[in-house]
Amino acid sequence: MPQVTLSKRINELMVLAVLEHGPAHGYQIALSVEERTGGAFSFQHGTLYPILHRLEDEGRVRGAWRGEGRRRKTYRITTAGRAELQAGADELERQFRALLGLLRGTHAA
Amino acid sequence: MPQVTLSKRINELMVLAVLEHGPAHGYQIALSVEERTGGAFSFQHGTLYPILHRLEDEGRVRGAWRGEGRRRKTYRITTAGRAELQAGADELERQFRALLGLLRGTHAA
DNA sequence: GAATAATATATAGGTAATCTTTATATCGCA
DNA sequence: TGCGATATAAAGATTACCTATATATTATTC
Repeated sequence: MPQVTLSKRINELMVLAVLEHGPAHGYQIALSVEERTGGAFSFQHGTLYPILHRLEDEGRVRGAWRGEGRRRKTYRITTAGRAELQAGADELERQFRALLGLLRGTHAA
Repeated sequence: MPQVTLSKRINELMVLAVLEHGPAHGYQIALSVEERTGGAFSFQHGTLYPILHRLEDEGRVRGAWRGEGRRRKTYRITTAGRAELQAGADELERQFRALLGLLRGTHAA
């Protein structure tokens, strides 16, 4: 059984959460995460784009190139991605509560 | 500016939190984390011991070998470690709230 | 008394994710 | 026309975690 790690999952969930709000391309997603977390989280583009490619390969988002001029790839969340966002957020919240309980010394029942 | 990552920091803070409760050796720390997070978090010992060594090198915990028989290294949290636990827990809680706000679509003010 | 399981620590080596850097290209503004 | 912002991609370095192994003691069970 692997140890619980959060970063990878968190990054993916943040991307899905932004797309749940509406379609966006990579650059917009990065800005949106920073803005909507009050600067608490951010993406280096060297991190973000591989994540988008991974999510697309696995069918959790769908990307489409936008026609003329500057190349932009607009991503949409899929049904599978939406389901994962829901489940992932629930699981993450459960873990956070357990973690904060430990850190605060008030481990809940 | 590096992207915000949580795992490394979380692992260290969990160790410090257990030691804030009282001195313990590595094996006890691993058990305690699992028990006090209801199984939500666990340590592989290949992960835990390097973390303990790092924390000791950096003065956030102090380790002492317990004399005869089975070798055991008992760790205590230092003043510096205690300060970091406090600050780290505050920071982490702030990040969690921001993250959950994003994931839930209810980004707070 | 011998075998086995649990306790206890350590480290080497592989994998995977992130970070840094670089490359490419368009658009708006001065 | 040059610069900064927008936009995507990928190569290479770093780092952390996971797996596996090694070693040794104590307790249990047969």
